[in-house]
Amino acid sequence: MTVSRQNGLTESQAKVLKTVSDFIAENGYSPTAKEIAEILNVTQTSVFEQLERLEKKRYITRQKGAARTIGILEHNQEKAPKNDGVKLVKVPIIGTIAAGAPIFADENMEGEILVDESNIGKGRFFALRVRGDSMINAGINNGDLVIIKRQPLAENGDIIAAMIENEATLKRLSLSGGEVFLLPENEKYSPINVTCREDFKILGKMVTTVTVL
Amino acid sequence: MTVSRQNGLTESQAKVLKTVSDFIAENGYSPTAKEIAEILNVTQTSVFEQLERLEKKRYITRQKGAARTIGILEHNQEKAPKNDGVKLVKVPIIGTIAAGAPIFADENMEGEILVDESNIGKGRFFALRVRGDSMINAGINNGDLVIIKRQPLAENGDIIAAMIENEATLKRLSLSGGEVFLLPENEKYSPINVTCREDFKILGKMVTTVTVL
DNA sequence: TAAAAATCCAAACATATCTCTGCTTTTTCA
DNA sequence: TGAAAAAGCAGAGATATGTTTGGATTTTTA
Repeated sequence: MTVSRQNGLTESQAKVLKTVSDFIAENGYSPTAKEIAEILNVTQTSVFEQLERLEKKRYITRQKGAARTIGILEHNQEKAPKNDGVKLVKVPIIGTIAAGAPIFADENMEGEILVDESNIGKGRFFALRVRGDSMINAGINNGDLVIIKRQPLAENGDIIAAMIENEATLKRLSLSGGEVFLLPENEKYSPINVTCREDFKILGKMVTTVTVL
Repeated sequence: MTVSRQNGLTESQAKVLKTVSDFIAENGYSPTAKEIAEILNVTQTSVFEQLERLEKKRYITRQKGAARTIGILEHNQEKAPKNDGVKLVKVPIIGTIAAGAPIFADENMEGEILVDESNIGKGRFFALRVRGDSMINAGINNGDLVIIKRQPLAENGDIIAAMIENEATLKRLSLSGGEVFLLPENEKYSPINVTCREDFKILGKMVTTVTVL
């Protein structure tokens, strides 16, 4: 097979770089060589070598001997895709929120939706269909699709998808004075205090909604 | 001594949180417990306990067993200082750039300058006096002060302070196709190719200049 | 003021993680 | 086509790093 190059990188190097980049976008910290190796199904040693090459070519930085210190140097890569200014990204629709637990497996996909990347930025996304009216004051109605960026962290005021009591729910996050609340955007419902709930987990942050007619 | 609380955190907890936050702002990845311990002059174990508390109070997130995976959850902390909308930050002036190596020690400080935080954001900063005319086209003149945010990474097009041949220099960074150049902003001077220079190191990124009369 | 919580420590422990060695196979390119 | 570069592997070494244990001391709070 011919190894094609892009931006001075070989296919394999580009794959490692993209894996690192995606991982950081999703988790907020860099992957270990082993984690990259598992994702790409190669050995840790092999990844280590690729990282060395990427560092030599100045696509990344690392700290010798320190874990998870890969930093990505932004080249003038494939920014501005030049087609017609719009880059569409496929986002899988994986379930209904405020109903049972959505499952992050491809076989459970309801379908896909195309979203303009400029609306959502980089990262890994999924879409959920909203059931109920608990977020009606935020302009999110029954039947809408919400696009969620997978991330384990969110900020005060973000609308997030979260698991609680094994259910997925869409709420506004409120952090103050060490207390954590999930706020519905509808007076009919009450805030949920999740400060000390072990079963609470943030799935991601809502980045946009798509109203389906 | 009385332990005062802010935002539901004890003084000691707040100190650890701030250390983590500063570290991430400066390095782009989170510190280890040991690194925090060294900065605060306590033991690793002690820091570990503080991190547990901060996690319980949901000020941070961590991944069990994994290195450098602290993430900061932004509370509605001391944002908006409410005095008169302007928050001034002290930035040390630590030398002259394009002259000998500037030294990052307090005893070598020339002085301090106050900068509005809204102009420079969060992070750790220092200021350098510019000598020479190599960046004249970027509006940076002989004698100006440049405010540099300490960071080991920079993006294509950023104006950076960097060490090369044991000298500090201010140049525009150019990354393309695996090649790295430092570009002066003055036709009189030539780009420097630093692609394979071991002695090249980014000190930080210029965030603003202050013209001194 | 006594119990509870917070802070701190030294010393291990367990393992996550980076790095090295030596070797094979595939791809590139002069 | 033959040497060089790239990609890959298994296995081990070295250490960085999270975690546990068992305390001591101080501060907070009911």
